[in-house]
Amino acid sequence: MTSNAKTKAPPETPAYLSRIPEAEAAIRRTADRLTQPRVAVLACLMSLDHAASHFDVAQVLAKHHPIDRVTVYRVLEWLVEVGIAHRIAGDDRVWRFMVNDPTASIAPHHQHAHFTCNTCGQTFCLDDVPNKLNFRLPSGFKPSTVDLKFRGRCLHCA
Amino acid sequence: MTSNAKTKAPPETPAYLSRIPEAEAAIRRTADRLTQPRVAVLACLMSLDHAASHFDVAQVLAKHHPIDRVTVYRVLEWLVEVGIAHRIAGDDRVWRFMVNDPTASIAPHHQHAHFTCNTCGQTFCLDDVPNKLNFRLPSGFKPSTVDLKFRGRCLHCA
DNA sequence: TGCATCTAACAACTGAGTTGCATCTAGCGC
DNA sequence: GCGCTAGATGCAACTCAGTTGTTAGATGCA
Repeated sequence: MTSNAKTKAPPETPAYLSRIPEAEAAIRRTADRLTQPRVAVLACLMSLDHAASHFDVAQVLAKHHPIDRVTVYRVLEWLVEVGIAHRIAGDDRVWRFMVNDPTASIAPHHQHAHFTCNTCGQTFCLDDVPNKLNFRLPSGFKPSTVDLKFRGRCLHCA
Repeated sequence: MTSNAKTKAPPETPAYLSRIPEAEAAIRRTADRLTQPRVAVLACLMSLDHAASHFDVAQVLAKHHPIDRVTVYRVLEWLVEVGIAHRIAGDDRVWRFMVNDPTASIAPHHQHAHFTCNTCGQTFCLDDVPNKLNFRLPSGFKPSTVDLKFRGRCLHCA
C-alpha cells in the first residue's frame, strides 16, 4: 500500500474504488448509518499512505463521488469520533486525516509520531516509532499525551 | 469555535511595560528599525510565560499601545524572521508566538518541546527537556527537525 | 532640514472550517 | 415491498485567522 510514489497525475481508475468494500465493512462495524459519502471518504483515506485534507479528499472523489465540502468535513469529523481515523494539525492551519492502524493499540493517536516532508509537503504516520520515550518534564507539568512531529525528507523524496 | 482562552483580566499596569527597555535593546541588536509597535509587541511577548496568539498580543496592548492587527501579524512574523521569537501551530489553527530563550542554542526551535494545557488552553515552551531522544524511524525517512508536543495539565492548573 | 526607504494603518480579500435549515434517505417495523 | 422517522446530506451564508495591496507616515542618514 505504500507503492504510489508519484501522486501527481490521477490514474484513470482511482485507487480508492478498490477500497470500497473494506470501507463498507468498517462502517458497518459502527452503530451508525452506511451512506455513500461515508463509504467514499473512508475508502479514499484508506487508499492513501499519507494524511489527507478535506480538500484532498473532495478532489479525489470529485469525478466518481462528488460530495459537498460540508459533508466531507462532517464525515471526516465522524470518522474521528467513531475511532476509525484521527486528525493532525498541520503547519498550514489545515486539518489532515488518516485512518488508524487497526493493529495498533486502543488509543492510536496517543504517543504516535507524524512525519511531514519538506519537499512534497505530505504528512505520514509513523506507528512503529518506539513510544517508551522517557521524558523528564519540568516539575508541575503533568502530561497525558505526547505528539511527536518530525520534519525532513520522506521516503518518496529521498 | 472561539478557542482563545481569553487572557484573563489585564492588570492595571500591564506587566509588559516594564519589559520595554529590554525589548528595545533586543530590537537594536537587529539591523532593522526600532519602532513603537515592534517594541510593544516584543515587550508583551517577553512578559508572558506562555505562547501568545496575535489576538492575545493585540488585547494586551489595546489600552496603552493600540496597534492595527495587520501590524501585529507583521511584527510577529518579523520577530520570527530575525530569530527573536518562534511560532507554534496550535490545534485550533491559530499561530502562537513566544520569545526564544537567549541562553538556548543557535536554532532554538529545533528539538525543543511544547506543552499545551487541556484546562487553561495555554501553550508553554519546555526548553529543558532532554533532546537526545534516540528515535528509530522507518527506513527512508530522513528527519531534520523534531517537534515534541505534550498535552495535559500545566503547573498553574495542577 | 531634506529625502529615500522602510513601516504602519486601512480596506479588501482568501480560504478553512462552521452553522442553520430544508430536503433526502438508510434502516426499521409492519 | 411500503411507509415512517431519525439522522445524514446539500446548499447558502456565515465566522474567523491570516494575507495582500495601497497610501500615508515615521525613521534614519546625509
